[in-house]
Amino acid sequence: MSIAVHARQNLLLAALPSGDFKRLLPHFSGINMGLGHVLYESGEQLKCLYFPTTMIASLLYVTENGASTELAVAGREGAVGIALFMGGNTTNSRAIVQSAGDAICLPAAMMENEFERGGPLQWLLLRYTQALIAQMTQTAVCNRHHTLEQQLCRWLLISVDRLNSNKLRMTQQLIADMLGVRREGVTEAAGKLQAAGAIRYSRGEITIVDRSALEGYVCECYGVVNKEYNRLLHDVRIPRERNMHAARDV
Amino acid sequence: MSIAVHARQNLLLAALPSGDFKRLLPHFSGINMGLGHVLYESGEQLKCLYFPTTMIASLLYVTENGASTELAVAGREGAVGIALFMGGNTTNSRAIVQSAGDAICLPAAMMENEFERGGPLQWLLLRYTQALIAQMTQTAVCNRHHTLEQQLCRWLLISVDRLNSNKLRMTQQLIADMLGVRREGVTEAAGKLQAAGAIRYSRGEITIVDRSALEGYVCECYGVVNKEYNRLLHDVRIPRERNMHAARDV
DNA sequence: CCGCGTCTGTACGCTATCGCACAAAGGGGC
DNA sequence: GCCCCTTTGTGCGATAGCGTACAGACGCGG
Repeated sequence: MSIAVHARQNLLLAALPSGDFKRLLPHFSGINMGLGHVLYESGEQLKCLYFPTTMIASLLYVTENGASTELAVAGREGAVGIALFMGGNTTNSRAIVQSAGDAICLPAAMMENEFERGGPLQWLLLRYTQALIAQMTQTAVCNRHHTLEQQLCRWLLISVDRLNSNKLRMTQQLIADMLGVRREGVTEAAGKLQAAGAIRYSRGEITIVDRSALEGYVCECYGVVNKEYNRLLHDVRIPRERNMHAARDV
Repeated sequence: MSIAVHARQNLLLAALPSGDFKRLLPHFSGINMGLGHVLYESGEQLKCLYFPTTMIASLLYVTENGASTELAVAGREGAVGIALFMGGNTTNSRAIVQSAGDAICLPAAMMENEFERGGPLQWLLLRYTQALIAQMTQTAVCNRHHTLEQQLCRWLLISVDRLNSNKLRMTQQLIADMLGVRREGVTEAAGKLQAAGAIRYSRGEITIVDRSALEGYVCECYGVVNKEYNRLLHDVRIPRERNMHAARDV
């Protein structure tokens, strides 16, 4: 697959007018990353902005005593490393690969140049950032008010939404680390969901067998975030008249 | 007090080079807002960007069943209504006045124009947004892992940091709503802090009598966010050589 | 200075989650 | 086919925070 075709699998890049896309194209490189690969570490200077195509990344915060919390998830609808264009160049969080796959990497210098043009890429990235903020704040709300089972449903739905498959490769221990809860808690909640026929899993592979059942158990947070993503990004292919034109061909 | 002097009390506006500041000045209006005043409602089109000077605002999310969660606090170090320049024009959250005082209001149209120039204001606002994201994500972490007492300490410290006084006008019920916990829980935690000699309060007025004691009880979240604010905004007065010069006089 | 509304304190049972300990079940490598 | 390591299941007691109920304390308005 050509890198151009590969890059267009990312929804933000797919929304770029062809002029902008062509200008960036020579600077793209495709990379494949396995589960657990660290995209960037807390406090580390970011080297490039990642545009996931088939992989999913998880943004995590790890406390002093080693407990972790997932802040947000990013897949092909977005980008990883927003601190690059927000001006901070680094964050407190860590980004790791939650589901193995490919991504496009755009080096920091090139990205900053393009961002400062003030054109479509800037506009897309800022909108995406607002959507990401919505996801992060909803994580805060969910952590405060909702049960482990609800949060597990949310997590599962968010994850499968970013995959083509209905199977997740993920042990309960890893899920627990993401949610910042005990592994046993996940076992229990997952057991209920399995008993209810919503999911099925065995040794690191979870299958969503009844998606609508999950949607029945999930808290409002899932829907709220989804709605916000749709509102902010549904028109990424038909952006502001002013300076953007939809263009898929390259 | 002239509006120029008033506006410079906000740290972001204070960091603007005088050329940019002068261009914006005619569009500023000062407003005074009492406790509980709603700056914007969830889903509402924002009309202007607020730059608090003496007031403090609280960003809240309210769930379907009425439970609330504070996502972040903004005072004179920042701005309220970031969705305006991020491209969404509205958010899921609500912003209310947590401590009465003044703010500068910059109408949406003018703000967008200025932002799209790509100059100092854009740069400042994006950096501030990243700091705000750090605060929001730390709220998520704190909600997950830390005790009510730690969170109360964090909340108190964050609040007094944004005031000149060591007194907060705030009932325990309101604090409970902010933190998204029971009022009784706040009573209990506050009781402990009072017994420890850290705070004193009576009927809606809390006095921080021993700040360092509070800092002893607070979780890491407070320090982490503070550090990030300092890193991202300490140099707001000595910004990028490229296009900004420090200028306080007007 | 009396009364009522607001604010704060306290008590008790309940539930979700934690922390820990250990058992059972797969599955890959030899 | 057997072994061992990873993954999942289960069963405790402990605890933080919830829901509810009610009592005391303060202070403002009449």
